[in-house]
Amino acid sequence: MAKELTKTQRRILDYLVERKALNQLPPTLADIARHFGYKNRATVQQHLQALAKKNYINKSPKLSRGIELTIEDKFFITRPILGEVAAGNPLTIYPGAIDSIELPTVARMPKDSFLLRVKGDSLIDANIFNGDIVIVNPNIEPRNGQVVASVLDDAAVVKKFFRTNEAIELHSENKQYEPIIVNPNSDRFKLVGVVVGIYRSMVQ
Amino acid sequence: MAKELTKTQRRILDYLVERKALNQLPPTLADIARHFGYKNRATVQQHLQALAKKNYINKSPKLSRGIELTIEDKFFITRPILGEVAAGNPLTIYPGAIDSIELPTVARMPKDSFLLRVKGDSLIDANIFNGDIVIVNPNIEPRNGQVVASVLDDAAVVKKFFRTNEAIELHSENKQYEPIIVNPNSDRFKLVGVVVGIYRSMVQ
DNA sequence: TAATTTGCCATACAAATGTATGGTATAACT
DNA sequence: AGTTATACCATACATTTGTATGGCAAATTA
Repeated sequence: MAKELTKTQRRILDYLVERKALNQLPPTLADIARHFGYKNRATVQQHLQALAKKNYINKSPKLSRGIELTIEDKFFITRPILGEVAAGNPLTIYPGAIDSIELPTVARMPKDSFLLRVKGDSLIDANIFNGDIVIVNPNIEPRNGQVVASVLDDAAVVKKFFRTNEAIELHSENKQYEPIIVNPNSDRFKLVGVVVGIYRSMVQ
Repeated sequence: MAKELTKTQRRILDYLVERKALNQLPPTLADIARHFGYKNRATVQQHLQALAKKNYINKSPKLSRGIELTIEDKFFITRPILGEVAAGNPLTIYPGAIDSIELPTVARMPKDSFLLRVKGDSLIDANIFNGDIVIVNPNIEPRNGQVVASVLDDAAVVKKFFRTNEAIELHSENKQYEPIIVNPNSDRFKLVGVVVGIYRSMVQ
């Protein structure tokens, strides 16, 4: 089902994913050609046909920018890098690091927020369950007691945030778990954002 | 800042929001013209210029589908909450809204659905908690396994729905609880609708 | 060796697209 | 009365866009 991609096809797919992750319009063939330095749209055309044939994208014929990604869950697999947050870029958490959170590149979010799909049951103690969508805003300063998403030792965690004088404490909803105490400057710890909401679809 | 919109401008803006909410591509001028029955793209062109002038959209010149909504914060669409679901109490759906909440547009809310706020912990076994907003669609036929909101003996319950030959079974998520078996024609039981999603705000 | 796949180019074309310009009609305000 | 804003239409035009077709070189596979 998931047929192999060539290097070029992979690069183009990555570009499509990036556009979607950055909440931009899907590119036109010309956009893609320009981005990769192709002199020609026909080249792109052929790569897109290959991607469509291998079922990584859907093309709506004749429709400008009619490229749809079919591979929500394949999004993360080949994205390199552990927990790197570049400005303007989506957070990418390599799924091999931990099976807790994936970054779906769901479009149409408020500009400064993004979504994480919760995978696994590690967040049950925060009343957040497998498959839930958490809405994360990376641009607001967390206040004590708010739920934050963060990367701790390359694992994504969603916990309640408390700042003390010299440390940051991450509490579980569930009192059984001991709070995690980290140095805010530590390499172990990286704050991703404040969880402003969760959404769960109940049908399909 | 937020200048007044005319009726037509409002209708067009609503259409743009709808497209965005439904996660579709921004429309072309021709799309919009078609949708509203205009014979002409120039008409749309002028309405868009008006919307841009009043700062409701940003247009990227010459760019196909280059319509951006500037009202990202209105992106959370305000929907009325029509009632509360609480154990032991009859479900009351007030004629007027008791409250309203801003739903993220990721939370797909079909037009005919309504919102209920969950009160109390009676629905914990369905992973739904005090304060959560459930999105209920009264106009779809529940399929087996879907979560439904219903009124049973004047108490509102949210449970998994199963229809057998002669009865309706309401299962808890939690296997500890015995299924409730009711006669579909019984006065005890009234189906309210299918829970299509839940939303929980985590801040404020 | 022959056949196929991959990656790119060039050219061509119909349709779509954004935009400019000018026109008509109605209503509201000055 | 004149002006302005609104709402539509028609026409025109340069680009953009998706697509089809054919060609070529290199790598891979049969």
